[in-house]
Amino acid sequence: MEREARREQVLRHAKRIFARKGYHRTNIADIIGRARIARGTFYLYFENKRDLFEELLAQVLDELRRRIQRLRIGAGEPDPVEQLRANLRRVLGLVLAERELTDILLNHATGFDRELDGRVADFYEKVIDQIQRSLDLGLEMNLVRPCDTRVAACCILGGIKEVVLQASRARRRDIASLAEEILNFGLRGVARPELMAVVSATRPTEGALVSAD
Amino acid sequence: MEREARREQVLRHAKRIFARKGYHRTNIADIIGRARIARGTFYLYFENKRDLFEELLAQVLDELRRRIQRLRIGAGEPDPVEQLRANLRRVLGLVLAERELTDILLNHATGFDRELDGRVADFYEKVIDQIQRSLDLGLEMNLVRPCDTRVAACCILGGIKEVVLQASRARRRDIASLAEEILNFGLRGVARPELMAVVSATRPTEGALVSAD
Amino acid sequence: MEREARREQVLRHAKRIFARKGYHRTNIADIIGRARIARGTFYLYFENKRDLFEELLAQVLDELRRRIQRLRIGAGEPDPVEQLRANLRRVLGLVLAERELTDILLNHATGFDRELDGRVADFYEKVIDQIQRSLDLGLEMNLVRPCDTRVAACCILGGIKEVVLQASRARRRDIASLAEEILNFGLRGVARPELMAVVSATRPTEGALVSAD
Amino acid sequence: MEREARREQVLRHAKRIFARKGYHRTNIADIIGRARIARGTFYLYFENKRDLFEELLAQVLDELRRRIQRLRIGAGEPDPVEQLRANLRRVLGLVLAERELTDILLNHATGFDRELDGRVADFYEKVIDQIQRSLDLGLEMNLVRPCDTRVAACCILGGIKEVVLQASRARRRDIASLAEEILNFGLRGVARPELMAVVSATRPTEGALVSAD
DNA sequence: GATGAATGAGTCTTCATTCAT
DNA sequence: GATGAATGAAGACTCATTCAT
Repeated sequence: MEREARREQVLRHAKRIFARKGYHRTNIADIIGRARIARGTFYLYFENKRDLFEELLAQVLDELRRRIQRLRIGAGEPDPVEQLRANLRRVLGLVLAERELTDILLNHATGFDRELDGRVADFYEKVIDQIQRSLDLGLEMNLVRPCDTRVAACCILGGIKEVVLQASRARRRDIASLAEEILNFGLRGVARPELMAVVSATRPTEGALVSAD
Repeated sequence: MEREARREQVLRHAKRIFARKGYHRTNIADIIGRARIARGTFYLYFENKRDLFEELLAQVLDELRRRIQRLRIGAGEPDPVEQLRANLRRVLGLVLAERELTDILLNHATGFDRELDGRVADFYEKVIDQIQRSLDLGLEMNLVRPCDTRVAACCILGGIKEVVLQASRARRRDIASLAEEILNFGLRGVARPELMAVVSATRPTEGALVSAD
Repeated sequence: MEREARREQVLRHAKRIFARKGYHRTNIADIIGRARIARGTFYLYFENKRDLFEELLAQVLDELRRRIQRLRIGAGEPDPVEQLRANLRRVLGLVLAERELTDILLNHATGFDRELDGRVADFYEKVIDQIQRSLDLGLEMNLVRPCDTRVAACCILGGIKEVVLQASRARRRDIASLAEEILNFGLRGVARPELMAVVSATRPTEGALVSAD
Repeated sequence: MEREARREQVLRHAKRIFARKGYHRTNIADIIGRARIARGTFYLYFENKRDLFEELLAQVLDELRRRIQRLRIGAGEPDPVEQLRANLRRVLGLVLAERELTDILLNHATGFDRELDGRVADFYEKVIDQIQRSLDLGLEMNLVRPCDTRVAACCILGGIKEVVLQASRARRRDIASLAEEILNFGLRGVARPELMAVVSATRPTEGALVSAD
């Protein structure tokens, strides 16, 4: 476990540098300089720069996957909107707390390697798929207006990404209100208009919120 | 003009390669090989690799700026929704026609250089500003529901970016329907619900379309 | 051909260094320092250090193969002993003239790479095979005494190698006499004793010699 | 003595690896992995990698020196040919039993270090000197035909080396017959032809053999 | 004594850029 | 203007050796 701790430590430093300079402009010297380890030590813990980055990327994607929970519909389950809200808050919570991760994922996680590029693309595609399935379900349940649910799903994901990007830049930390705005925008974007009055009425109960961390 | 033509030709080749492999994985050998010019010749036309990319990026951004027209409100101006639709179609038209540009802008135009990164960020920020100003105006005119117009603007831009990204990947070319979906989603996201019935009724008149090129 | 000349030049310098320091202790810096070319230039002409060495090795082996001619037996062909003498002189001629090659082949051409090691081993094995076949023929013709021709072939090749090694060290250049001594030793080693009186009588006629270069 | 045993054990493992991969391709990790000791422990027993190899080399050379006994001529001494035969068998016995040693000595013991290279060269030179002195003596005694005894000595040593090399590769273990073939070849190579009839008659008496270990 | 994590000098290799022809 | 051979700075990676525990 000692070993894991060391790795983690290097990863933490590397994360910061990758975020600041991007993958390509970051070199091993930067990383070992910041982590205060010798060149050889780096290679004791990571196969190479790519390997390190890969792990970092996996960490973010895994954590994001963990925070994006599938909508559960049925008796005894929380209100779907509440579930969406919780997902959104959890994601914003992670991503605004760890600005480095956001930067890496939204600004730098592209253009090194067909494989890593693909891994990110896959992640987003999976998320879009998930959103789309929810929309399709909503369509069946007559909650969602008729539309190209694929495109709508893209609009939703894209919106979240851009908000995160800009909020991260502006160092906004008001997760709850950001989530609310996105939710409002997204729901209205897809919901049958006649239903929106109801939703607008539902102000989130603070007690019902899933903690964002 | 001979010189300009030569440059343009190299740019065209380079664009394709940058799109496929990204900035860092593309090397001068790739470019001159494809453009069938000698190594030294390259430097006759471009200061360096970065300069070439910068120009390419400028081209895209300029063309996009040209296609995104400020909303004109007043007597004799077309319906604002129609103007939005036209903007959207022009942008989608460019970006789906030139997949290379999309790839460069959305996948590779990030992470080399604080300056170029900044230039892209600036572009998007300007677009967001512009959207936000429109929303603010709409708010005054009581067309837009009360909301954080900054966040809403982000949602709109982000949605467009993501749709473009996914549509480009899926090789969708149905610009009109994509534009309609985005428009519908975005308008509903921000409009006062009671207005949406009206908009839904407004099917775009083909004759009203601004050509996408 | 310009290119070939440059390669050849680098090869010449590298040969000298490899001979002096061996493959492993020689680094690219040594080679480019001696050849007075830049680091990058080296890689313009050779894929890497191994590639360069491989070529050098191929040169020696090819030249040796060229100088070792198969014994031709039949009417109108020179006396077999004369042919052996000529082969031997040609080999000694090369190998004592180019001390670097000798050193590389006998002292350093081993222990880098299973493949290159194998290439040298193959060469020697082929030579042994060739000698053995000659001996087998001699056996049939009743010129060679009954013996394990494989072992005898090894003795002959080994003898030549060791003479070359020592002669090269002692900077002996008396190719003709060295060849004569080896020939005498080898022939007696395998010939039916009763035939040796005849051979001893055959002093090589200078005019009959194949030039050693 | 505990210490000596440990050393010896590491040497044994290292010998095998050096034989297989050669000096340069063998790294400390290989050795300690095989010997199942820690990295630091290695340096408790050996100054460094070179030191270990040096010792291994010294072992082989010492053992060979022990097995090559000076010819004793005089009343009460065994027949000189018998002494040669015994020497040869002892050497072949060692070298074919321990293929690793052969490989190290004939294939890898060259090309790292001027000093170690020199040590091997010295060994061979001493052997050649010794053979040459015997030949010179034989010349005086009119047993050896007039020849360049230096070259003849090289031929003899070289022959032995090559036979060992090839026999080791072919995994031949028939020491007695190999020795006989070499002996026959070598003796005929240098003996006055008229004497060879006698030698040919002398079949080795099994009882006269010196054990090969 | 034993351990194995840490070290950093040493090398190879790439590639954007220059410059003599 | 065009060429492409030459350049060398930059950076990745290895591995023998050390040293704190």
